[in-house]
Amino acid sequence: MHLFWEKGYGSTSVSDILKSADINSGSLYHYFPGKQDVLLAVLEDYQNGLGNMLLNPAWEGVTDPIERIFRLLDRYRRSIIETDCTYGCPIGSLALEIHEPDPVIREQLVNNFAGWVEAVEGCLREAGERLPATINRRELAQFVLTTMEGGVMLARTYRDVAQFDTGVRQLRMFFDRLLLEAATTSNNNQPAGQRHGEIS
Amino acid sequence: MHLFWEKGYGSTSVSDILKSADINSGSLYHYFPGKQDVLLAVLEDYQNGLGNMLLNPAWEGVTDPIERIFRLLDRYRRSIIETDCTYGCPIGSLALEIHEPDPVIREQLVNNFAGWVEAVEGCLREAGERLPATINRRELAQFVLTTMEGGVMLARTYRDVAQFDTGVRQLRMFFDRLLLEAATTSNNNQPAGQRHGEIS
DNA sequence: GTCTATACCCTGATAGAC
DNA sequence: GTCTATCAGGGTATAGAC
Repeated sequence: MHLFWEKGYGSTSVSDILKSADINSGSLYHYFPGKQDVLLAVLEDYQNGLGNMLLNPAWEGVTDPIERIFRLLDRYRRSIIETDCTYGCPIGSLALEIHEPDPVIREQLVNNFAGWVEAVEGCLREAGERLPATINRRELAQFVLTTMEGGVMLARTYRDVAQFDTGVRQLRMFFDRLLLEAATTSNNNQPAGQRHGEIS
Repeated sequence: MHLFWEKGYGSTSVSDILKSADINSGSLYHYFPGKQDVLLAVLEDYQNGLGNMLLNPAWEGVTDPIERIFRLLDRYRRSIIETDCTYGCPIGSLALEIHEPDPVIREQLVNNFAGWVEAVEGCLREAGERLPATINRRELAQFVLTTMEGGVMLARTYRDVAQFDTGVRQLRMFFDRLLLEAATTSNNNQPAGQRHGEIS
């Protein structure tokens, strides 16, 4: 997992894996038919670890669903900093590196993206009427993903977190306007006592 | 250029290039010190062709600066369709594929991104007071780039243009709100005769 | 400037003893 | 199940005739 993330799939040789795991060729090929199956196992691990490795740490002590989304993005920001701006989303990097992926690999990439989007979509649904009813929660969640992936890509290319921060800041502006819009509409249509959607 | 775009840098062998160009090894190495220098020349070509190959065709017959931005995005949509959803932005793909790029390569990647962003920034500046004064034009332009890159990545992974369309649709919603906001503010502060920023 | 032939290295994967 | 040794193939780059 670490090698694929750090060097990419193509640039990681089987012998790299053997050295890193301190095993011999025979052992690896006893458990895996080939290199690609190692990648598949790594992708499955990523998916299984989505909650424990990513979401839970990011959301610890944060209950506001909108804030949770930006905490998640901040998690990536920290990864960018910690890697001196060489961080790449493991899934996104693999998705772009592997030009003609085996169907089973592509399926796992999709599953990983889908799990991420669903988690964000859950936050948006939890936010309920704080967002305009006209906004499609699934699509907005996906938009958060594209912002993250694009920001990570630019930050690494420029070797500068500011590129990532810019994307997040623009996304925040979008959210601010959506929240304001919903709050205003709510003002007009509902008794004051039932209003939600105050903007932080 | 075509091979790097279609198969990626690492998966394109020098002999692939030789076959595709119908030349022999000696000829290539007479002009280029090595494979990496071919990549560098390709990146320079992309940058030099930004206007003629991408912007001019996308903007032909379109004068509205905001619409130009979405025409540019639509250009990518067409590329996605034409490639059966295997399209990848050549620059973005290379940026993510090459994990430890030579500084001169990375510089060229940055230049390409920067040129793209500057073009969009030009549109935003041309839009003038149709956008809120508080919005940073450069940062918003960069946000358009992240939307494009993220959308292209997802569309290819899912093999579905809808993933790209979703991103563009969300971006459009953001723009709609910015345009409305500027128009409303303009209403309050300016005589009616000077107003701009009608929303299409 | 272009040709052919090839050096040299590393790749993923395998064979068969233990 | 793990070991060592090795295979066949393709990688980039070079040499030297023409």
